[in-house]
Amino acid sequence: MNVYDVVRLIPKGRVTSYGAIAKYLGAPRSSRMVGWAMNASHNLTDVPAHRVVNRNGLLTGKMHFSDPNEMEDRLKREGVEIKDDKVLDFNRVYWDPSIELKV
DNA sequence: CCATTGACTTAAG
DNA sequence: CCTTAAGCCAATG
Repeated sequence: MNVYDVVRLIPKGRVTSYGAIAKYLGAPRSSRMVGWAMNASHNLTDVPAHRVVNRNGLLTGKMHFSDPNEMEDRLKREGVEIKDDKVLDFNRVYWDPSIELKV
């Protein structure tokens, strides 16, 4: 199991945080590495990096997309409301793998 | 090998 | 959820 696998498992219209993924992978303190790993995920096509935001629901990585607007646009298309580069009603759309994917 | 940097998190105010 | 400070881990210079 790696970062990309978890990201791929994120349901449509839901988002999660780097820390949550890191935690699920057994490295709760390696949230930055998750983000770093995502940076390398540009080569992969089926990795919905736009569904991964920081713990505040802020679209921190939007600028790393080919087009920054694409991230929030995709999320909006999935039913996630975005305002000021942040996910509205975050606690509702938040999808924690360590809970939802719980063994 | 040491220093800097970063798609981050947590704690305290 | 806003701000500031400190911690973390890996890649890069």
